[in-house]
Amino acid sequence: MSSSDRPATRIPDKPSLDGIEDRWSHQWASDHTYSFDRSATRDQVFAIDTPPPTVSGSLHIGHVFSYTHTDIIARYQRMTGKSVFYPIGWDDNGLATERRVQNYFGVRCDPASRYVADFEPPFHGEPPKDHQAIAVSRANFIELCEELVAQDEKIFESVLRRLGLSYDWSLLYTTIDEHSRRVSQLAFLHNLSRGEAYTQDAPTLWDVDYKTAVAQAEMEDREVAGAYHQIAFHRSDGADIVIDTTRPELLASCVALVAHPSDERYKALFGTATATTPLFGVEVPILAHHLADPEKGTGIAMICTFGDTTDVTWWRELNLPARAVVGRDGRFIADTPWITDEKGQARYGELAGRTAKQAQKLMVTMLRESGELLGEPRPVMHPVKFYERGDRALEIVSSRQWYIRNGGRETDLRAALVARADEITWHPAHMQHRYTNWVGGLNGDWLVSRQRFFGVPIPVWYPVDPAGNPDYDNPIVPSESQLPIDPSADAPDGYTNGQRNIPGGFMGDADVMDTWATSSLTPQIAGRWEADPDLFERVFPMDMRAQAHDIIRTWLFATVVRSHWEHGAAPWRHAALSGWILDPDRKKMSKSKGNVVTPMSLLEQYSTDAVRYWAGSARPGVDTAYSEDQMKVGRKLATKLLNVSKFVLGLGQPETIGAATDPIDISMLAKLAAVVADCTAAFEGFDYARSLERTEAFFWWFCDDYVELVKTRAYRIPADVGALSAQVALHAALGTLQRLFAPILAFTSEEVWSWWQTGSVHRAPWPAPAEPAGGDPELLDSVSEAMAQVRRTKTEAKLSQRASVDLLVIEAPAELHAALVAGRSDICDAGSVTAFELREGPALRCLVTLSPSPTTAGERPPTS
RNA sequence: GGGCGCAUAGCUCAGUUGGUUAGAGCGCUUCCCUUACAAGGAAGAUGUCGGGGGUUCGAAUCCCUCUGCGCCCA
Repeated sequence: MSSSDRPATRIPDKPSLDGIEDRWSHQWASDHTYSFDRSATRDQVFAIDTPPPTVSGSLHIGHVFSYTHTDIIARYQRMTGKSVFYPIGWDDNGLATERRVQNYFGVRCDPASRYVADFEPPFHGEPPKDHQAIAVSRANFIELCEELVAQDEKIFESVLRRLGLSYDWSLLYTTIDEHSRRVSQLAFLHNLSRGEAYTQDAPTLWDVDYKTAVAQAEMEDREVAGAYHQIAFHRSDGADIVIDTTRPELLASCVALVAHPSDERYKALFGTATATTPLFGVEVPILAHHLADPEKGTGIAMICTFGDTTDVTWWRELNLPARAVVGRDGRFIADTPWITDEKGQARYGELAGRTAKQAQKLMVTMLRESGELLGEPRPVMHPVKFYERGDRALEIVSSRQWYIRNGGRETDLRAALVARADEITWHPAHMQHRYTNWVGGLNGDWLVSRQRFFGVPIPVWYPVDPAGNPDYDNPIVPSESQLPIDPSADAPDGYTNGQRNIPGGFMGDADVMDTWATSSLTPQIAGRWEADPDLFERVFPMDMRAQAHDIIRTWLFATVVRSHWEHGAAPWRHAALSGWILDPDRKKMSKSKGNVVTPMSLLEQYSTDAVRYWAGSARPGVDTAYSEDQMKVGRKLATKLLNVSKFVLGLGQPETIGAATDPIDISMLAKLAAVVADCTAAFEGFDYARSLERTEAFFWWFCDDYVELVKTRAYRIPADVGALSAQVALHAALGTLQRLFAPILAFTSEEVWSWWQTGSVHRAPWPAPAEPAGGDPELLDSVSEAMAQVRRTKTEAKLSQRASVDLLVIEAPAELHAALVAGRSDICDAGSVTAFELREGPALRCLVTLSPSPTTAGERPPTS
């Protein structure tokens, strides 16, 4: 750039961070600074797969933290000349939104209700506690979902813009929009046609409150209080077999007793003997299985259909009948044909209709009365499976669901999916173990159907036979051009809606897909797979997936599964996992503890760049303490960048653009070149924090030592060769520093860049680590050390740094003399030194004679 | 019970293949209104590198073990 096309500098008198975010985010929007250039070929593109936040919640500091990390990488890549594909989406489909809609409007979805046009919900936020939710039709419910997510998404967008995330907002998608529904259904139909998706009636983890199936990945263990109950079963010879159970209420669904094959106590009974259940008199076999734990209770357990996942294994592997007693509403069902004993039927009659909790209480009473409860229940804390969003323990019910094969039931597929992870570079590397560990521990395929409403419908219908039974094994599928479809509203080709749910007609699948079944396709959704093949080819496989490490098992794994099936490839080259934000006491931040801080207030209080600095200081993947102190440091750094830029640019620009000539200046530039090389290497390894650390350390040295040292020379009027050299070096260093900081301090860098450059710093080239000819980075070390000693002498004398020095004698080894001679004039200027003398000595040591009262540094041992 | 990670100054953290006397910032103490910055600057003090054992000429770093903490899973 020649000096003629430089804009005149326009430096404010009092630079400030206030208002900087609004100014630049508007400028970036109107300049399309972050637009993806889709004419770029694949090798010039850096494509990022970003996590769409769940809009039904609120953005918290953890989002700010991890989203900033991704943005820092995006900004670096953009500066290296890449066309950065950096989309954002909103994850608005799914249960979280439904729950928020219910709570916000005071409604609930009832598919049997009729649609009401222009429906007005009873409330808009904060319905009273005693409000009974109003039943609304599925269509009305979905309308309300759409209304609320649109509202929530506006707020999200304003926060993310304020945070300075350099998305190309024209690439925005939402997981419920038409395009996403189409992609999601299309991918599902591909899975179906290739045999990767299937439907099956099987025991399913079930949340009785949400009335939906739950996938393995959404389930969690919680320690809850329970009690062991010793219950006596009876053998035909009159002897009792005592079992221990925490779920006596399931006694009616008992299908067998089981003990370990090597358990001497029960060995003789296996396969030959039977026992009858207490109260109900149902005869069940006594069987052996290695999962029975001889150490637990009495060593023999009752198998119920189904009390827990072990029951499911036993039921499957021992070929047992299903005798379910808990219905999908969590209440005991009425119909139990396997109980033939009259007394037993009467007893069961009392249980029917009750919840598990009520049934347990009643069951204990009945067992106590019959004398079949031995002793008293023994309280115990034990792990119980919950849906991660649920409040009541999961039940296992038998139901028809859709699954996508994910290796949970096939060794070869599992191995292939584990191997896919080797195609990805993990940051940090150890995160790959979590993936491998999770995939290795799967014990079933991916359940993708959910009995909910606000989601992408499973895009199939079923023929209904003349007897009125749907044929689940031969689903009717739409053509791809029809997508997206809603089988609850649309009729398949060759049918009319009048044939819905009648013999000889059809039935629409009522379920929607799991939210992960759609979000696992974010690369395909954002990259406009099938809709825009030219674009997709330029961005897929993507360069980078960014996400937090807790959803490796869900989002990351599911995305790999879909890509494996659809493209036979890993979806990205790099996976960057960010850590958690922890409380100062190192607990995970949580709402319940009341310690969640709203991001907007922090951005306002400390400035966005200060918060970005805090995020950028944390090493990739490392859990990090929430620290406003770090934000204060970031604010100080940003302010310093403003001030030093003002100072350097205020020196006046050198008339001619030459090279620095003074060895001092060349030394500084050589040091800076090493920093640039470090930062570049760090960023290539996705380690933004290391780059920041290197840049920051150099920057403070630059401000405190170098600028102080040369400023008198740079000010010299009229400018001589030395002044010009200093000015050239200062400007060069400033331009480099502003660009090194740009990925982190996005707003401040842009502000100071705008004072003297055209165009955005975020579109400027990342600095090249070109070493100036003949630069000796160590030359300045001796000079800095000498200056530090002079400053120390003044501080210890409790004098101002301006205090003048009559005589400065420097003792130093001969090899340092050249450096000190080169720095002599600058040292004298910066230290207000009148006379300067250089002597031979074993170590660098300054003897400082202050005026008017002389002092020497020789009174204490020199530090160097 | 399994997988992964963490433990370094009062606090938050660096410390890259083992290599002088272990670093930074915050905080603390002292001083300085100095013409880029007082929302600033100059300087100072502060460590059993979680405990124990081992390898090595040499260990915060490698190995073993114990303890404590966190996340994910069973």
